[in-house]
Amino acid sequence: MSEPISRMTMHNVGGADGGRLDIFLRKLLGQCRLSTIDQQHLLALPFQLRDLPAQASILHEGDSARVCPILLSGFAYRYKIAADGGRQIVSLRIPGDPLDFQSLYLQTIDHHMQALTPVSLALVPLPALEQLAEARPSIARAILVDILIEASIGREWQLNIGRRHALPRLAHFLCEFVYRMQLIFAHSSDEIEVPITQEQLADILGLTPVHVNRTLKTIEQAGAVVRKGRRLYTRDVAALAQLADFTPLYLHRDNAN
Amino acid sequence: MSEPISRMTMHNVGGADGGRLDIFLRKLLGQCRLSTIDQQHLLALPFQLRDLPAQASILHEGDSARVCPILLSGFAYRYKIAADGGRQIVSLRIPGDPLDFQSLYLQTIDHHMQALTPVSLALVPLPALEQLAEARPSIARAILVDILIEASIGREWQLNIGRRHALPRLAHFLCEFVYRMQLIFAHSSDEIEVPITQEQLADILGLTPVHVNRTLKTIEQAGAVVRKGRRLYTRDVAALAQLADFTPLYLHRDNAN
DNA sequence: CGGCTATTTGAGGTACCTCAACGCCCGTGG
DNA sequence: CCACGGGCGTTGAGGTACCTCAAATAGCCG
Repeated sequence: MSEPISRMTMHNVGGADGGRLDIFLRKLLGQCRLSTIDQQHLLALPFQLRDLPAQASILHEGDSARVCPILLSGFAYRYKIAADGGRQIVSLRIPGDPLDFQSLYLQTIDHHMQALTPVSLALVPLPALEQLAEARPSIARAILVDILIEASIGREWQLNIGRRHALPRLAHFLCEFVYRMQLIFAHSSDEIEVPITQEQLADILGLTPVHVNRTLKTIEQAGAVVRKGRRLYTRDVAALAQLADFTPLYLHRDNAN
Repeated sequence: MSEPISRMTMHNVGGADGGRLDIFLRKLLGQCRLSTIDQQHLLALPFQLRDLPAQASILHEGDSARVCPILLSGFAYRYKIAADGGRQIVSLRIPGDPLDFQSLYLQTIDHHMQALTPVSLALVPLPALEQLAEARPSIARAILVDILIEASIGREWQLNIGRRHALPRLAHFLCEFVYRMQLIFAHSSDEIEVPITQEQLADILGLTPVHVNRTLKTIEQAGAVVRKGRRLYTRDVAALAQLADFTPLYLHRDNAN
């Protein structure tokens, strides 16, 4: 486990390498319109680059944040822990996603966040982001839209966990994963690697690893998914969608238009 | 079922009776600071008063909103429906709560909303709210904070549904209900009526009504809750909290300071 | 090759579900 | 005021989806 982000010293801050934020900008543009000037401002944000290994802690419940991490590459997840030690992953973040807009407006972090894979983060100082949001209402709006879409996904997960059986539940998650990946990487292939262990899938879905394993086998037999060695790949998104009762309305992709 | 809100004609708009919005202001003040001027602006918002019976539809998935309903009295809930007809309630709103800030920023509503009890709503035209949020950043901030806290509650519900057994799950929800009610009504009694049927509780918790019934009996035997006739009352919040593994951090009550 | 971790499989258990019947509360109308 | 009806709550019995525990296998990294 590496040094907590909140205790890192900021240095080398500066927007000289704004090209790295490109994926972040693309992500926002997939959710709302931004003028050319807004885009330039976003790319000019100061940040410090930070690489972390898989499993590294990114946010800790109870802390106060000083920077807003943006996920340039790799995957991360929010999670909460119950008294009996049970873990629930409440949100999965993929490349381009901002990881903690919430701390712009709330004092205390109410959940944990961890790197799922090795990640690189752009750490944007909160004051810089605050000033930009205040100066440019359309950027404040873009922040809000991202917050709202993540919340909408959270509601769909509530439905998924509360009211779908293991098979459609797993298929629904995989389907959402493919949709979101296709949106940010702008490719249309059905075959995407899902870099998530079965234990982590279990914590996303409110199941046990053992049951995820058995359910995965069923989905593979249906041809919707393939496993090679330890790796999981989606294969047939239409089949997944049908198993899953999947409707992408809640991803709000229409909002970009 | 009454006429959908989206087709209602607006008339009698005007802030002459801003005192009705008092509870809404109190709600916001419990979540963030607002200057006297901000408060005056909020109370001066134009709105149309609208009373609806229990079960009335307030928001419909797929629609676009023209007004932002604010809950002056009564209770309402957001819900989603799975393909097999299963219903999951994803959010409970209590007096003072705004019901659809999301539509200020997203075009399409991704869930349904219904009155749990008879409700009275203040229907604020979206343009009025938009202008106010643009003119006064601190009010935009108050809106954001409310959105974020509801999202935080949603994450706690994910943990609740995914990783807690029926008894702590039910106790946790009841505990949260009492806390939130005490906050808006500023009373400290443990005894609060919970105006929610067992079927609705089941849809909040991802259980069946039958199992809610049996679990409720257990919680009553533990003395944490009382039932009189068809009505459910909380009795001992400390006992509930202990059954539930309840920590109120996620309600972000510290944010008002 | 050795050792760690993730996956896989089996067997048995249980928390919760399903179906069905019954009873009680409460609003309604006679 | 009582009779009626409908909805909600209650209880029982049986079923099942998922869990727990445990051990074996397989992939992966040094």
